[in-house]
Amino acid sequence: MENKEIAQLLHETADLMEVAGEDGFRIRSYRNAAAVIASYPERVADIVCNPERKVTDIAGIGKGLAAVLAEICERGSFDRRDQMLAKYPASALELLKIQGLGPKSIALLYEHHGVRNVDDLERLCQERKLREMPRMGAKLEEKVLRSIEAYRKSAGRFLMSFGRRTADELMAEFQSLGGIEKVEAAGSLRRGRETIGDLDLLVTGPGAAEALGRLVKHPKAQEVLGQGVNKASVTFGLERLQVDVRALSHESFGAAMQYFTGSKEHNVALRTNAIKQGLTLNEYGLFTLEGNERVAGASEEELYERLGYAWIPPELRENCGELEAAQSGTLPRLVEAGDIRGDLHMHTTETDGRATLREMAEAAAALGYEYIAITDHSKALAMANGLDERRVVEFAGKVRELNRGGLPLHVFSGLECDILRDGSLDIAEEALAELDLVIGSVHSHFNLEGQEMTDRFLRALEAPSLRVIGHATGRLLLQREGYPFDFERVAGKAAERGVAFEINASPERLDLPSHLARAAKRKGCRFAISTDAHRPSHFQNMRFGVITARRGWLEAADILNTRPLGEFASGLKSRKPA
DNA sequence: GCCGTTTTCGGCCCGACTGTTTTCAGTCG
Repeated sequence: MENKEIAQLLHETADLMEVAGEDGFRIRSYRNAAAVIASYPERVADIVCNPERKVTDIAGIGKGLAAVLAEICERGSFDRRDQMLAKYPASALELLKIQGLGPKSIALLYEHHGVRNVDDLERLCQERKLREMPRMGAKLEEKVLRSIEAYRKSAGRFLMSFGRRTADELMAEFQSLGGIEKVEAAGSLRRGRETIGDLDLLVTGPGAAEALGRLVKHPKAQEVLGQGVNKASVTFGLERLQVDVRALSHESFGAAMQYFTGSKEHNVALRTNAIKQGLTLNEYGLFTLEGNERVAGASEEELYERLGYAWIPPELRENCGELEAAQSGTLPRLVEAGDIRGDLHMHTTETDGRATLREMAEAAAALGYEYIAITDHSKALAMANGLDERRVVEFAGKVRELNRGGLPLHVFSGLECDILRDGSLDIAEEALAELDLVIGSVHSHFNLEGQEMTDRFLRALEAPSLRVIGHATGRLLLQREGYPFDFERVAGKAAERGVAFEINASPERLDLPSHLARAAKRKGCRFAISTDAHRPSHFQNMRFGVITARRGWLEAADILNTRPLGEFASGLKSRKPA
């Protein structure tokens, strides 16, 4: 039993215990243990089985959970989980993902109406019976129906970060087989879409056929959907991500990469254009219509070139102007990971981060950054122990002190300051003025009407110290849509005020979305790509932010944290006046 | 459930909002 599987059992049981109304602290212990085990460097099952080791040495595992772990390793489940599953169906767990319903309501709906899953819940709402329940009404009913729709839309999709991890894992295994010339991910992962539906891997070389065999026999392969000479397809891992692997000949690798990278719209436009030139394009190559003679196919570059285009970065292949730009030689020179010189949004143990100021600074320095901004939460986020005015001023002092300590990079003092309901900032201007970089973020009152939310941003943009708008749309991928507001107006004012938009690189946010980044650039806005790291390992998410920026057609010059330290620092001081 | 106790029981994050109620339970972050 792998750590991840154990963690999932504990999580699922904790959820059921919550529905059953059990003690919250006990539930928290289960969740905590699940998190600890999921990220534990050793196989916990091995420790459980080893009489010379004590599983209780792991922080968060005591006597009770040690017994649970032993039972899990022995028979794949445990007593309390079985009890819970006897009481509530496992399908009830998906109900917890519906916004507006918590464990109490789910238990009530199950007991009174036998609601076992999302379909049952939807029916109940449509029959207008939810509103008859105590403390529930028409508004909740509408909210639940909206949430069900969003939930359905996200079903079967996965975060880009998850796709990337799975792809890297499989690609490394295929490489180790030997006889593999190339193995690459195509599809929406290569285009950098924020979520993916499946994973397409393309392999070439004499060992390609063996890669197909490796996939279908993989211990994490749940179900083999198909297996032929050129293609194998499985559902992979507990998450059941569909993975397709295709074995290809050397001379058609480029054509296949192009074909399977898509997007469909981009490919249709490209093929239509090929026909106009007397050529036909498919996954095996580019051929003449007359005579079916191969003219290109081994590389994407020669393929695009033969059709009269510059090679188009995958992130742009959405048929949104990239073909025209590639024809006229006006493609942007997209920002690259190597252009990034600093990270401008992160948290420390001052609030809800897991590492100290110094630990974060040293970890960032190890990545080669020239500078970072530490931007902990403000006091409105009480649950994160946010900073009030006094602590903000103290914090600025701490950072000045830290910079005197011979660090190999510069630390800017910052704050992720809440934008309150009325658009005012959570911290008084005199305190903010002590800081180098103030990010304004919305963390509350997500359900305002569009007009009110727009006004809220417009007022926030008046604040003299504000430099960056954090995760502007508030979306959480596969969980929550962003709140509505007039982005064009807000972007216009941000450009006018010299306030940048953050591209939050956290894989569950990727906010701004790329299409809004592109719109904001047209308005003259600048950007900051930041990880919102809560621990050093989160710095690795920068790549996802860069990909999102690339999908928004952004170049290094559009992005503040590609600037050398001196230029960046003077930019902070000399923001355009109102 | 776990943890840390000046050691075996008490603390563990809790304030704000919402939709409902007629004084507040449940949800959220």
